[in-house]
Amino acid sequence: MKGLPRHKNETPQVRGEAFTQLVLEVTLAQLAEVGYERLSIPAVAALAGVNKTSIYRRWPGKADLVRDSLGAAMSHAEQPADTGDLRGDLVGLAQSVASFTQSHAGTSIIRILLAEGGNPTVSKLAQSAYGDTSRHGPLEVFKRAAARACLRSDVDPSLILFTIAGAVVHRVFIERRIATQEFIEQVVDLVLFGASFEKQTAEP
Amino acid sequence: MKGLPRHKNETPQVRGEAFTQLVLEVTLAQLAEVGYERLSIPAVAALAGVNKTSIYRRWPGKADLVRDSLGAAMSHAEQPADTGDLRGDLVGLAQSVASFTQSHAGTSIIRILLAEGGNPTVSKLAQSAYGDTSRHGPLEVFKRAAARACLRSDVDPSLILFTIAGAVVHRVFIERRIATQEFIEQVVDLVLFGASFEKQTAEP
DNA sequence: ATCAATTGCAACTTATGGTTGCAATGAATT
DNA sequence: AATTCATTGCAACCATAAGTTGCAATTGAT
Repeated sequence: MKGLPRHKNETPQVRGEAFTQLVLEVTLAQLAEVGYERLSIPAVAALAGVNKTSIYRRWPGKADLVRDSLGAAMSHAEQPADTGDLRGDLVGLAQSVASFTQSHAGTSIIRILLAEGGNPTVSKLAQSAYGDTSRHGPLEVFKRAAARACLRSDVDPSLILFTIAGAVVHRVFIERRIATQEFIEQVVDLVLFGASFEKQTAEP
Repeated sequence: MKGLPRHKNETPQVRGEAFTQLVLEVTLAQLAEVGYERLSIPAVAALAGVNKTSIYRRWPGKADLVRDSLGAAMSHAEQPADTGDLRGDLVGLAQSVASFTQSHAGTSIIRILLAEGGNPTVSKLAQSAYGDTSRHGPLEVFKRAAARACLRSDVDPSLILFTIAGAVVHRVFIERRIATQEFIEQVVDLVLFGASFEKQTAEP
């Protein structure tokens, strides 16, 4: 049998731009939940209440769909603020790293970077997306700090940034704990003032 | 046609314990190379020059094979040494973290932890394996340091450890660069002495 | 009301993971 | 040396899921 007419129209079809947005949204969520490898277009279609054929018609393959999905998500990136002192700036920076890491887009990108080293296409995109996020604001923060001369000149700024980011990633992905405000401040203080005894306390 | 006798025996069959070891080895390598999701038993069989049926007869499924593979690999873990001072100990610790992170077993375990949060069986094993590695030596290091009173008492030792580990993981998996000796020492110095200006230099 | 574009649908193809029955191998035992 | 028997190899098969195709149905625009 083929195409018997519907009894009554329940809800109108999603099509056009709304269709695209819906699919990209569901893709991002799935990406964060099951990772790139286990992401399947038929599954996305089912979750979006959409037919898989339509998805295949818009995006040639999984990589393209993921690319667009991550690309769209990266538009809504937030920028860390200027709080006046280095510690405040770094805390803000760490917070933005943490919120990114724990967002759908961040989870997906980091997962891809860590797990899908193989696929060059997706890996490249993820790397650039992550790179963008981790280079926009930070530069300013360290420039300001350097101008105020409160940063050791023999320490590479990117090392500071990456160490903080690494601590957050470790916390979220390996320990599987939430990156709380307390944790973030502890990390920043550790990186700023060190763990060794020969220094003053971290309190402002 | 079925079972025409071999012309001449090229190389003898691998069987018994040797078979097991070979398969576990190839599995570990594959695990590190393509990750858990893309790991396929037929592929392992082909790479090992072995028939997939034989693998299926020994291990019920992929998870079991991976479990044994990781389990066998974890036996050869190394312990960081006692160098006398905290910085030396931490460098040694960071080195062991780095070499673990860059080993086949470490790569695989971290990948599983990061990407395969789903599978509870494998995830649990990976977590415990990682936990073991990151808790044996470290405790001693920090006990010694505390005894020598060269460590701030308000800093959580595990935070120090995890921050170092996080930096290494970030370096290896996200930046995709090698964790060189220079990098390791920079991280340790950063965590020990801090990046802020109010303190003395890190030189011994 | 008609038309063109878009989506839905169902059937098909293909690739791959996993299973099964039986032949071949090889090491131990006699 | 011959026999035995657990282990491995092999080929054919099954099941599942990704991806494709042709056509009907829907929707918004003219």
